Amino acid sequence: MTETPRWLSPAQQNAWRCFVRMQEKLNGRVSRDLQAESCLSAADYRVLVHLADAPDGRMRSSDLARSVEWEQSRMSHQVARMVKRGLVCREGCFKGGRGTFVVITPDGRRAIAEAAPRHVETVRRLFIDLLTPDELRTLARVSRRVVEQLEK
Amino acid sequence: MTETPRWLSPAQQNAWRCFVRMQEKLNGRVSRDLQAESCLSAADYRVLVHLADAPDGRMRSSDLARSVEWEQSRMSHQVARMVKRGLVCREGCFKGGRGTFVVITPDGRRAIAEAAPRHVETVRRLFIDLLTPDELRTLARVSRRVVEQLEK
DNA sequence: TAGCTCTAGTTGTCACATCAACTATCATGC
DNA sequence: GCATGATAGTTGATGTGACAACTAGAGCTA
Repeated sequence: MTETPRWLSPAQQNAWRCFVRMQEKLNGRVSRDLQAESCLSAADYRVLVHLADAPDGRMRSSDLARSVEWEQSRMSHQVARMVKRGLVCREGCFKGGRGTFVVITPDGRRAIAEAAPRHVETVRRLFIDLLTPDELRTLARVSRRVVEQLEK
Repeated sequence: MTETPRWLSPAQQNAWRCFVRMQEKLNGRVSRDLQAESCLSAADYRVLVHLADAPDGRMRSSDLARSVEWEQSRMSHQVARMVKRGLVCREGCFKGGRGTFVVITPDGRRAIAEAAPRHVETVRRLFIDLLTPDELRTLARVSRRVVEQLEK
């Protein structure tokens, strides 16, 4: 019953390994740079970007989770840590008690405003500027295709 | 003193976001599938692949760390967890005490042998088979270039 | 109003990654 | 011998992620 597995060709295997290696190194480096320059983790950055964009810098926890594509529990833990560092705060919801708002604080705004330009510069230097427009287009196209398949 | 940051063009921003999103989803899914089908995490898998390839299934801890490109401490923690589950064991080194070997156990060999075909199939289904040979070549080329830049 | 289910959100547990601190062995030079 | 430094390896603290269990309000319906 065990079918012969369709192993990858050498070229495929090589491509996959290069790709995995690149992801690991790039993510590690981008996160480390961000952390070093702004004391924000990639997760912090992401949450702050979304909050700063929202009207009044506030979003319901579940909406926030949806928009960064995380599970609620992950968001809850993350927000708890960010509250402790004063980047955001929680606010009980309007009528009744069923909702929680997450609100960016002035410190949070300052942090993201300072971090953003350097972060963009890092992404440029370590990635974007190394690719031709054509390569970038290919990458975007492939990425969309893979994501689409994953969401099926 | 604050220079105008060179923000990304819409196309660049889009490409970067698609790419990041793809990585997250793909990694998450591949790891989850691996875990579900074989009770191995991506880290376990990686360690086992390298050990199974080594003569006698044994490597010095530091060599193992080097070959999977991890820090020693990460490897040490990982090996500790794997020892607890019986996938590998540690063996004091030959003369004197300065080294430690990590050795794959029969259970470890069984686990990796069972996991590999399904894992390859997953990688194929979710990634490799979705790309044309040309796209795959581009991806490999770009990955090598980015890694090279990171290692400078 | 009691009972049910849905959704929102929190919490605990464990796996994992990183960093700094620590121990132990080896190699060298005096 | 013994100081000194380099290398190998472990450990603990902390932040982070995934998952399951739990709490609690909202809406429905009998």
